[in-house]
Amino acid sequence: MLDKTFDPAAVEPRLYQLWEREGAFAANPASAARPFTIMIPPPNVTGSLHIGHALTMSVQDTLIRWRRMQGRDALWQPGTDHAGIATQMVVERLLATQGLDRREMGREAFLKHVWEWKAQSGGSITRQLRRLGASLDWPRERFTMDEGLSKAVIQVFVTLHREGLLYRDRRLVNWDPVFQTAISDLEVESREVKGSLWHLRYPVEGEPGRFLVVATTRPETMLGDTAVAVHPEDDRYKDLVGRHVILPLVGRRIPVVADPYSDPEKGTGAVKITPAHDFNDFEVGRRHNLAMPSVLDADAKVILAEIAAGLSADGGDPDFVRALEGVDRFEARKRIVARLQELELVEKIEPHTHAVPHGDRSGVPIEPRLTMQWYVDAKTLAQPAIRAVETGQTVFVPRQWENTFFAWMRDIQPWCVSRQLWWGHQIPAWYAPDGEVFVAHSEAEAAEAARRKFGREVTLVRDPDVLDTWFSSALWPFSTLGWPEKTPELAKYYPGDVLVTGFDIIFFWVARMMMMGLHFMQDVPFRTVYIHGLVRDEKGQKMSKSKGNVMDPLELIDAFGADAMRFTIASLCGPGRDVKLGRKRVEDNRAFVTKIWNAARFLEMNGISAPQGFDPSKVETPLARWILDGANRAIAECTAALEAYRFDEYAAAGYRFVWGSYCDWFIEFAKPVLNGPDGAEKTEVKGVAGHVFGTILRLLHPVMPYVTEELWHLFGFGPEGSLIRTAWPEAVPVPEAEAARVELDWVVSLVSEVRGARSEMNVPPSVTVPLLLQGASAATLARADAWSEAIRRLARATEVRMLGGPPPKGVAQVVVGETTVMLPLADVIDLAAERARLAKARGAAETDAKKIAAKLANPDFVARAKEEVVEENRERLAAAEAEIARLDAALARIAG
RNA sequence: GGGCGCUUAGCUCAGCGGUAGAGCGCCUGUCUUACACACAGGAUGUCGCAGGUUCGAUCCCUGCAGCGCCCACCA
Repeated sequence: MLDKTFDPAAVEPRLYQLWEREGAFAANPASAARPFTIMIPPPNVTGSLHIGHALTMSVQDTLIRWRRMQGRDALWQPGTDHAGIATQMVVERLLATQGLDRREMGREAFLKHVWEWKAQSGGSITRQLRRLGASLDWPRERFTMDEGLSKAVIQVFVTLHREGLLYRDRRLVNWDPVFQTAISDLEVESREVKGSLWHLRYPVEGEPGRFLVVATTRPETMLGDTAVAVHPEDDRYKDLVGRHVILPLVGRRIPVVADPYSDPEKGTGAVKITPAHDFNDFEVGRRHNLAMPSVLDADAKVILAEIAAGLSADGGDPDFVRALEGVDRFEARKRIVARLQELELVEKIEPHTHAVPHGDRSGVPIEPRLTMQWYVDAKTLAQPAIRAVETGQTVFVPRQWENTFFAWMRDIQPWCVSRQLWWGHQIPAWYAPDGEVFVAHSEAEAAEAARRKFGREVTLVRDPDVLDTWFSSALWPFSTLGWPEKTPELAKYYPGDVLVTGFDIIFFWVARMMMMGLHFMQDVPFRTVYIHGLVRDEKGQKMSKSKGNVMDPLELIDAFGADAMRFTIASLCGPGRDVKLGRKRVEDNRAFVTKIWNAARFLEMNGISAPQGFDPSKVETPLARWILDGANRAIAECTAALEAYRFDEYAAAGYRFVWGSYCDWFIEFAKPVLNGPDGAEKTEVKGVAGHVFGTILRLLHPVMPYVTEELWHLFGFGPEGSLIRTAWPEAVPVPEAEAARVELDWVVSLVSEVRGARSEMNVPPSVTVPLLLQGASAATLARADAWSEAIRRLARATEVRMLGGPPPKGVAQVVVGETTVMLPLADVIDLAAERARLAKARGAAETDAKKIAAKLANPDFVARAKEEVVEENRERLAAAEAEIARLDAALARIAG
């Protein structure tokens, strides 16, 4: 006997182990089956499973299980990402608690710590993925820094370099002063900051008492100013162009240049130019051949080396400036402003709110810094990727995300890929003492190249920098399959079928996989990109620790089971929508899991299990035909929904069929048969009950793997194998399905109408009365007779028969099709209430009829609307009018 | 500043050219031998606003408003 309720905590680990033991998740490159590939977006090794993972992984698992059941050779490729900055940060913090500092211990020792840490806690995310039920092909698990993937990274780096698509350049980068590394544009986020706009007076050379006033939000960078720019058309400053001003404090002469970058509307229209600390100024500096002295170091502290020579007491204050050496940028700002105020060189200070770029991980303002870095020529690599989406080789779902993709790709900037970190793929570049660079697969290869170049042995030093984490992630779709080796996996599983991810990493990851995949594999990395929303709380707010609204998927699984959580996620996963997840919803959906469980208990109680030799195409009872027809439709709906990535519709279709058809009606209709005598009918009903239950388990397995697999085994389905490897259901031809549908639909409406009338009349369930049919056709009478037992049970009737003679006094009446059904309830009901009820029904029918009649009275409608629409309206009008007539008759009977 | 999306029942959302739907919540009954994580019944909407196209608009077009997001922006 099945337990009273399903116990996920006991069942889930057992089944997961069973699947793993059976090798149920394994792809088979040797099989002839058509592949279906999903590459997991590799979670950070530092990570633990959060609700966003639960969403994306549930979706992927649903897809992979479904396709696997369809007979595809499904590969869901697992793995994790080394996550450069994030991991280094975590380990550094850990070491700090032990009083250790990476700089003191050195690179090698630090990396040893990171690897140790990874060995200890790196597996937690993969253990947590198992709890979700994720059917990943674990033996194929990869790590972005394992040997094979590192080889791929070097191969790509060297190749791109040889092709001129990867190069070193000295230009401004986004510098994160906390992590002391360059970061890419994507790792920078704008934050609104309330600051000030300082208007500074720069004395005009040779014209004592005249000042050129510049407005700035960053007075501390003035030390590095090498010009002031004004707009060529700006009459206010025309006479100053070509002349010089004296940079206060520093005492350096700097030119006034005319440059269209200067906006007369902004600030004072004159803008100080600090080429080494501002992206726009850098461009201006290039155009005017300006010097580009850096005045802030890697810590964002003042450094004077590059301007020391220009310090002058004539118009400057060298002692003050020298004292700034090593001072933090914000402290320097305060001091410089204070000093300029003393010198009466501050015209005014306005409050000013503006967007300031911050490091997305460090949270501090980034500092544009002039450094030598490695860049990928993204512009060139982007072109084939853009074309691939334009031509539909890769399709985004929902489609609108293609616009986002195009917008970014068409304006893509060089990708800075070097990072001044230790944890990551060290750049395969070696420098000779003269600075000559040798990019090679190995030190030996670099040394060989150097020997050829110099004609002798030279000492090479490897570039200490590592690559952006996304550089290796970009290769994920092929590096995990063994590239650059020509493996059977690579041949079979590339390109992948679908990539599932959130819109937040379209740029970071999707775009870059497209670029690298097309360049190195000459084909897109995936045919479809399914973009889902973000998980938010039930009020639609982003989940965050500070708001305290974070939901822990593992806690939800503990509380309600993985199936309930997965089903909830699927049901909320509509197109282009964020997923607003509340704890209550998961709890509600646990009821659905329980509903399935209880249906199973009912079957068990009636001795129903997996039917042997049951042939759905040969059933004879209308009940069997009807439920099989319903199952066919559910199969079609679920399949279509999954094909369209409509997880919400898939969940809804499954729910509707199980709860609304199988449980609410089929089981109820089956009860009289099951309680009745043994025979052909009973055998068939038991058979179809078991058969359709099996269909339900198969249909729901992709989203609710555990409860379905458990019941599959308990009911003896598929003795040869687990549900996970069972075929996805397909529609079977059902004989005379239409007739069965008409018949059962009639019974359902009869029962519903009678229940409605009884309920509205407040007839207690304990009161049972005969149902007297008036005006029933022969077919209806036959149905009433055939289904009398079910009708009696469901509509609380003593009998169902033709009204013989005049109607009794005090009846409640309902109209079902051509028949008026009378319930003799003289003692129980209030006649006035019954009259009101009938009048209301008549009113509804009349409103309906009037609307349709008006439409049909419009000659334009009849002339221009489609023929079948007109015809349909005529039929509806006739039906409404007939119903009004019957209700009128019913009212007349009561009046009399 | 540029772009995208959303606005439908109290809540969360489907629908997107021809009778406004679901789940939850609410109200009324019921422990009816699978299930109270349940059963039965009921109420609830000028489908954001204003125009237009159409025989017909929640659905298509235009404008407006509100909300959300992405990109750009340190004068």
